[in-house]
Amino acid sequence: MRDNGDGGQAVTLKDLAVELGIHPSTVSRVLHSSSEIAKGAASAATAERVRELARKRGYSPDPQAMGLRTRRTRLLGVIVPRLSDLVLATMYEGIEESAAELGVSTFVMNSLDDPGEQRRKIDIMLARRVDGLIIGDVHLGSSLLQELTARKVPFVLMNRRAAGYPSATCDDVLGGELVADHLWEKGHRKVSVIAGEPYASTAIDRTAGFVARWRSLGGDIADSNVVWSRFDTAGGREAAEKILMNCQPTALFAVNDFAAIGAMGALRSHGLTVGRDVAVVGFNDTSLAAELPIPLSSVRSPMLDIGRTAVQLFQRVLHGERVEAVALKPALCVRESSAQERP
Amino acid sequence: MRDNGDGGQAVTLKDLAVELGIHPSTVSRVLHSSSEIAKGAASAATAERVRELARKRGYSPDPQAMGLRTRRTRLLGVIVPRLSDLVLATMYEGIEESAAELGVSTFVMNSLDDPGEQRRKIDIMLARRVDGLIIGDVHLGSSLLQELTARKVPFVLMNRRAAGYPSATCDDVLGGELVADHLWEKGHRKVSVIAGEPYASTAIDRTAGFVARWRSLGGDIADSNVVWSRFDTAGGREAAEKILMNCQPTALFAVNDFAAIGAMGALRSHGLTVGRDVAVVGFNDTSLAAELPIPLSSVRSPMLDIGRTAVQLFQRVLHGERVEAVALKPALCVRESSAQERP
DNA sequence: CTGAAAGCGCTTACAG
DNA sequence: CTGAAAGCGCTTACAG
Repeated sequence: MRDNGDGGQAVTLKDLAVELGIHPSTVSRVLHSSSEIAKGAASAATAERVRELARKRGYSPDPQAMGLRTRRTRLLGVIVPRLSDLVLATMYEGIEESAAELGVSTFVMNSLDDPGEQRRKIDIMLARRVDGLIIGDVHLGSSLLQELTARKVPFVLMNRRAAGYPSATCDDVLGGELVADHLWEKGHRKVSVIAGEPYASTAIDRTAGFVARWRSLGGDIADSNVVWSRFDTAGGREAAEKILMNCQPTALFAVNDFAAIGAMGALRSHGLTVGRDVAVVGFNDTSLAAELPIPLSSVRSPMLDIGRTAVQLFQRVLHGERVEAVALKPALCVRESSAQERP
Repeated sequence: MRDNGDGGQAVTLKDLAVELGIHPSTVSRVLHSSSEIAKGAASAATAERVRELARKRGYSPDPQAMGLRTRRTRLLGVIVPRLSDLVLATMYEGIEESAAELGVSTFVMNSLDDPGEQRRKIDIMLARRVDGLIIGDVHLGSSLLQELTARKVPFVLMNRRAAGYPSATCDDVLGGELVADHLWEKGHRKVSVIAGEPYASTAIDRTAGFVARWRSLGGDIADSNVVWSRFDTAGGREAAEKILMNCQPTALFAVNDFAAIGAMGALRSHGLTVGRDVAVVGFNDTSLAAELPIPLSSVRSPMLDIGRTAVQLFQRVLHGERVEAVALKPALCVRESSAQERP
């Protein structure tokens, strides 16, 4: 931990100036001229003395004052459905890492996927004067993004995308296709999808990718075999129950690992053995998937990279660049829950 | 979302003053006098006009400017091992909720339980001029807390405690005792503990509570039956392997649900059925425990409340009060993994 | 009851 | 190359 000399007040620009017998503005200029060469800011000698003392005193500029002057806070607001969702927490780790490298600090808030809460949290962040937002919980068809654009708030989307806006996501369509290919190859012909929340692009794209590929392979899948659900374990369980009431598929694709785990529980309750009687594939490859009693096949999405990418994109948006949507490639991890060949 | 009139600059105190034809300081005074009565700040009439216009224009004070003037940022730094740990993420939800009510914004950062990273993240937060810290990753025997005290940085501990410092934690000793009582009653006599990281008070207290109670019940437990481990699934698996090489206990207490899940995997690999051959109990009752194929018994710790309490304690520390350690009561949830009576 | 001034810690044209 | 001034948006004694 850096010690700034005494245990109390931080040292200011003026303190340094006084000690050096020069004007504060000179100190400021030096500290801002890029590293070694103090081009035009001060003489090489002065610059050296300033930097030396700043280091010695552990000077760190007051962000409040800087922000007030420059109207840039280097604060970034991040809004997610909830941080206790492993997927979002991991993306946030990527954000934190990238932002820290840029000297940007991040606020995260949970919206619980509630539209009112989304607006409330965004208001709090704007009241804090963040330079912009990373939005991880956008709902399809919401007018929120248009409003933000009208208010000239810089932002990028993460995790979920929306047409026409910059975003960092997993290539969810591709993810769904990978699962379709895999199950088809294993010989499955009767499949169902636990599709997630219909307001989330992740759910829609994964499902659409799967269904389209399945049909192009010559497979058959009725709309009634696609069941929308919550993303959590309980949601997955309920969806699986609903599916089992209609028919008994040989394979289940859940667009989220937690939903998949819930589905596994339901199958077990029906006396079915996952991997033998029914194959199950999840999505995200959260750290748990591989560690379950019956290890879960899952599409690995590059969560950390999605977070990092969101920060990079945001910087470009802030600089006024035109930024498009970035979709990072996923990969399928096959495990016991779906490894078995269908006779 | 509140709209502040135009899509660009926020409205300032001066804007309001100009529009009302009064001095900015009067506006400021009114806006600070507690709600209805503007005692001494301005006439009732003026106060009313000010508040009315402030509302109409969607005025929100600039926190940068306020912070600069008052030397209080209403920013709170939170440091956790990692947010992708469900336990810490949930505590953070409690923090966010309580802090928002107080108009305080929070930064969270991950230290990954690395001492160097802890200091680095704390430095970043102090450079941001947070009013203080909530520390969720304190290591026993670290000198960090003494240094922070010397620097007069207000802070409270959360999740893990340290003697002599204010903290909000689960009553981990009690949690361990509850497990000992439960396993003893079920007729177990040969037990092992997957104890977690020895630098974390959570691990130490849960283990100590269990062992002390076990012995006071007349039970026998050798030190070699207490295996320290990482908190994650892989750590639990390794610890269980180590235990099974020595002996075969009839029950396993893991101080963390993830470690418990890893242990369940190891037992399964050895052909043992959890709940029938070996009982397993975890800690924290994360949302997964109840949803596992074999539902996991676990000590429910009040994670949300721990987060909320940490914020309350912090406020009191900030006001200069003397604050002690608060330990919230846990409760044991018995499930299939340990429900069976030992013959 | 209200105004006027000073100042929090910084940056940034503008002179010289 | 360096100084001096103005100002970002607020608060807070101090007058009157």
